[in-house]
Amino acid sequence: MDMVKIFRALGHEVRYAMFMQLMRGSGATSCCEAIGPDESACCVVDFTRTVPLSQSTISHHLHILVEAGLVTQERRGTYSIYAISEEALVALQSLLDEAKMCRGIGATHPIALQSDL
Amino acid sequence: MDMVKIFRALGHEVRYAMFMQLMRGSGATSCCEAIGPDESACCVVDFTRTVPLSQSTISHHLHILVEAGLVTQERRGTYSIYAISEEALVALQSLLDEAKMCRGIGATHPIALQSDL
DNA sequence: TTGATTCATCGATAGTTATCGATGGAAGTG
DNA sequence: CACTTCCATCGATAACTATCGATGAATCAA
Repeated sequence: MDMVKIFRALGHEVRYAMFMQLMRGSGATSCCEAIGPDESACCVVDFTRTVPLSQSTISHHLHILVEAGLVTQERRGTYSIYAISEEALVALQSLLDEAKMCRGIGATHPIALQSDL
Repeated sequence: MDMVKIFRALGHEVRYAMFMQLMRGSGATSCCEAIGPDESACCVVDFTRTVPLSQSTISHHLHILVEAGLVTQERRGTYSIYAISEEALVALQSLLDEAKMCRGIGATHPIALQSDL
């Protein structure tokens, strides 16, 4: 997991918004009949209805999210189905845990810092 | 806390590396006598010894980290002391917790107690 | 087959960011 | 005071990114 790639992908208003849209899980409101109502996924057309950008630009941003490992892509007929990749969430959590360890926060009692001897 | 700003700040190899250097806490190895050995902080000169860029560029990147709220800055004599801001770590954890709620994932690490910090 | 829909890719351009060297301010030293 | 060190800011340029419209591939429907 390339952390910088992940951060760069989320460091854009539109991509962050699309990531959040997927997070909220828009299966029920999707225009795509290939997506179940319980499913947390979107097709490109779904995004064209919430993002005020051209379809080609939206596809471009989705590609960047996929490349970063934040989002998965799957073909269903003519549709491209995008969904959150849990792998990236785990990677982010690992980084934060490491941060907390270094900073000595997050536990009931502060953990000793490496230079705290 | 502007999440996009935070991600954009960390979405650069150099800034990510500098953030990590602060996270590891380089007080003991700092060239700056104004930084205690137990302290988790760096001055600009410390970064010029690990980052292969000009001093002006390094100052620029530090400014972006400060602007994002990821890092704090403090003057001590002629030195500018930079350190991790815990506020940003809290914001990141909140986002991840929200994500986990949406996705129905539990805390996977012992330190990640949902709303600690 | 013809036509419609979904979507990725290409080429061009506008906009943003990274980088440097130069400069000067601020603060400590002799 | 003069001198040095630390560092932020400025102006310029190179490098990268976002955006669009056009195009065509793939799939499905009539």
